[in-house]
Amino acid sequence: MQSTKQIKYFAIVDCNSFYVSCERVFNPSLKNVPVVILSNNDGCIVSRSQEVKEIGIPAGMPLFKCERDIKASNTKVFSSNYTLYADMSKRVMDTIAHLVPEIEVYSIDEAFFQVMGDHQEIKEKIKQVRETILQWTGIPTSIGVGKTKTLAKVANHIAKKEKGTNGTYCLFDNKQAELVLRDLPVQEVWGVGRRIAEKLIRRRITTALGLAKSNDRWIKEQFTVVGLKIVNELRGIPCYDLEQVPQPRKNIVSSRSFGYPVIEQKDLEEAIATYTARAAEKMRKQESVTQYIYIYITTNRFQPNSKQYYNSISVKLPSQTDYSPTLIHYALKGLRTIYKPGFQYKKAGVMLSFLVPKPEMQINLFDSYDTEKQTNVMKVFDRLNNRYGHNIMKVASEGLKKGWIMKSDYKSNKYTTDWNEIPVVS
DNA sequence: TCTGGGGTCCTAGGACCC
DNA sequence: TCTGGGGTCCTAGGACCC
Repeated sequence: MQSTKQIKYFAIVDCNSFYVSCERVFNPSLKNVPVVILSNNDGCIVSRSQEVKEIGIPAGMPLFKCERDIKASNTKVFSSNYTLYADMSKRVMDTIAHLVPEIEVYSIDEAFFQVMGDHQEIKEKIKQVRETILQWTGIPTSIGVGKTKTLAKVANHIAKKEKGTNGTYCLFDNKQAELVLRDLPVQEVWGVGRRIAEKLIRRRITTALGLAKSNDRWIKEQFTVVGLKIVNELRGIPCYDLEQVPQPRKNIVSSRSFGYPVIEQKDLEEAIATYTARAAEKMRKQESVTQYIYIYITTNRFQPNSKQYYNSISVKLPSQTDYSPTLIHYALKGLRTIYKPGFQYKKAGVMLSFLVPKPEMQINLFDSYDTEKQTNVMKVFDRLNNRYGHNIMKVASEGLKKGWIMKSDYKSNKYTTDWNEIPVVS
């Protein structure tokens, strides 16, 4: 019998408790014990091991609110170590890219790819991907397969939750999908957040299947074309393709909470200069320039009893640039117009927006700066920082003391990216 | 005492024009 | 007394994701 046209399926690889898994690779004593990773500034819990999930500590919980449970369960606590996680992520993605022809890196711990063939071949392929990642990087993953990205996500959810799946699950046909969607709470569907879930549940649409069978017109009215795409994806009609080439960012943000309340203008200036430098570096990396810089400062909104102040300003530069000193100059100018003394500032941020690719840069003929020279200066600057670690090269206004810098009290080593912190075998 | 950071997309509604 | 309507552009804000 002639085989029908082969269907292309989407697969998604999702690293299990990614940050926790990264720590475990280099610290085997963390295996099988409860572990959490904290957000920047040691504020919230952003990654939990399976043991912690079972204790019932929810994702995103502020550390101070669950300190008692953490102690009682003897949970190990770590600050975020993004240098390590980014490097491990790259290893995982390189491994996948080695095994499949096309890959879309979706986030630090997720990637989509496409698979074709008969069901058995597909099952074997994803099993191979999973095992190779584990072997080459030490990171456990779950892989889901479906006719659309959304169904692949659903399958991944099953692979993670159901015992006996060995970390992989495929939703090949609609009938099988129906059975699974019937048991899936609607808020678990990719793209259905809190607000949409509330609205749906009010209409007695509580499962993914219910959503898949909803009336198109009503969905579009309520949730726009975005909602309609979710519904169609659940029905097995692809609305999203694999995006292999990452699009350059249109905005780049750098912001941080402070480890301690900041009062002095000088300290805020240091912070804003530092964040601007960081954002500018990211911008140069994707070869864009900007003419707009947006900055904001805010007090601690979680302390309603102390005096609150929030302000922001968007500054237009005389011309497009990627030159850090110029960007910092205007960022600080903006800061001076919004800074008010007498407040305890908790957070500040910088956003470079309306980025355009550098080759499309409009040269301002009346601009007296020498752009080529500036470009070369920044190239050397970035190269040194890349090779010798960040903060080797800095613009003077970034300051050296940084008394405001965020908390990071439980940090592990940069095992894979710093010779001084490489693991030692004894 | 202690609550993260970095993105995207979509639309309603105002401003403005003819 | 009668007081249009359609199109476009822009932006703020809402919703989502990891």
